[in-house]
Amino acid sequence: MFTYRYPHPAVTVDCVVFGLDDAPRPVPADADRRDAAAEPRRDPAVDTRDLTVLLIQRDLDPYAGAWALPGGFVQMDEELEAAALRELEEETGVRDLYVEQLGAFGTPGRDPRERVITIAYLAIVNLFDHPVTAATDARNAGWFALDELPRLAFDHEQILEAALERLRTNVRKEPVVFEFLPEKFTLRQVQSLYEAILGEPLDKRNFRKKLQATGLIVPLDEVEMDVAHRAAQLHRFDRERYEALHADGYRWNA
Amino acid sequence: MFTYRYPHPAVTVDCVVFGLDDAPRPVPADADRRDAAAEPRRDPAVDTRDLTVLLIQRDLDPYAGAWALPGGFVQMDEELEAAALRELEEETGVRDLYVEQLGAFGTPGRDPRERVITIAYLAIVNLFDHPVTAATDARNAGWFALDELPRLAFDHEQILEAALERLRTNVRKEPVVFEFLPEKFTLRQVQSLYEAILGEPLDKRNFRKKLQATGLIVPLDEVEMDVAHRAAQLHRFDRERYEALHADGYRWNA
DNA sequence: GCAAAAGTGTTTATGATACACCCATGC
DNA sequence: GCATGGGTGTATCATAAACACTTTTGC
Repeated sequence: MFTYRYPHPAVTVDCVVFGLDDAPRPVPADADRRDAAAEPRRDPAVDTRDLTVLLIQRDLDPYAGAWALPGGFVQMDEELEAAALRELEEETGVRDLYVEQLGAFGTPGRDPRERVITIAYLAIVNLFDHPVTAATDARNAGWFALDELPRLAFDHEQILEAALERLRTNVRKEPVVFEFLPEKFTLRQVQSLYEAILGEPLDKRNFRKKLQATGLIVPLDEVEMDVAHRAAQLHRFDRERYEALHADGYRWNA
Repeated sequence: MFTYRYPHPAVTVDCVVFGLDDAPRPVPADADRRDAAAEPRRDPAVDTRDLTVLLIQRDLDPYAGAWALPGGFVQMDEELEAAALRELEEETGVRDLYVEQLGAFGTPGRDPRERVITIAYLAIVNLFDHPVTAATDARNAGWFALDELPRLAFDHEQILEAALERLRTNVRKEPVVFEFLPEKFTLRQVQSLYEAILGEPLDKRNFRKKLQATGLIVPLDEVEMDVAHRAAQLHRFDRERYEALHADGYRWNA
């Protein structure tokens, strides 16, 4: 037991982990599909690969059975960010990812047990180079597309909303998209990802022009494979050069 | 005494309060003035009114006598932001200000007493409409120009640095400058403030053109008074209109 | 009359947008 | 041969940047 002269809140960390699912997702047991008649088809011009979020299913009360952001209590001797990474790996097996702090959420009553203040992190995992489906205990962790989210425990819907908003602003001023993508990617993959994050279609020629104008997207002598059409040129992001320019005040802008 | 099954960190809030001092500040007892010979004069083209930060002098250990950001412990039943505002008013008398959350700082050892995680807030106080010198206990609170800061307690220098960086990015995409200024202001005041925050000179004509192009800066039928030169037109910021536009996706951009 | 800051337009350069067709490949 | 996505350039428009002189006022 630990005693203090004044009351102390509990402190947790929670991670909003975004990923890009490339493989077709299994169709969920659609609990509440909104009027399928009114919206019968997805726009075929937009790539159907979706932004997804990693959730875990709680097995303890409160909210037993509900889906929630991965997270847990901060230990007394660890950095906040380290706590977030530790909890994430413990609960989902996911590691090696981009993280940034999102903010603190601490409204009294957000956890029915006691006063809990959580520090939320925004994370991005590269599902191409570090596939996690194997490491993840499939029974209680899962990837959900943003338009097929279940109800979440605690105030996690609010946190997720804030993370998404942050992701949208970040994507315009930092090259975070490459955190989602494999080392070798096609320009179309980049564009689809921007469109998925921003939720709006972009002009193909202008987009490619702008990307190439940065000088940071270097074409490789390779093309994609196993596609039923003309294969696209592969590119890589010149991270070293970006870091150097960034240190000199260069700003990514897309 | 309060007892828990697991150890709990303490949680505090700290405020980085920015202000714009209009009146000439008293010259500080310059402890470590860096080579006054090399930099003998301030650039006369840049307005000397300075961005300042509100600090308190600690009278308890740790860091007794050192200057620190105003802040304190979060109570168990209050919102984080409410705690920040409460502590700020208790310690400095300052109220009625703009606040936004900056982030959580929780490196183990940042407080020598126990594990303390602090949620930092960025605040801006309008020293024209709400002068605080009277309310502030002058013995242990004071305003410091950014280039004349004392050493700060804990990791508060780091927090202040983060706040300043945040202020600089905010000022470009939200009309926060008007939080500093009186209800009626001159365009030159706005420009000087931008220059003070961004640390770079701006072109007068382009700046005014851009401000006026927003349609949110409305000229009044009044001019400033008691100046030893031609009096400038006063303006006000049309906040209502800004809020309405903002809700429709309009972005401030300066 | 002079010092000090207010006020005012035009030109140029740069970046953003809009837009449509042919090409390569797998089936 | 056809379906599918890959790849390419130009003209227009809007925004940003550079730049210097006259006006008003207090002293």
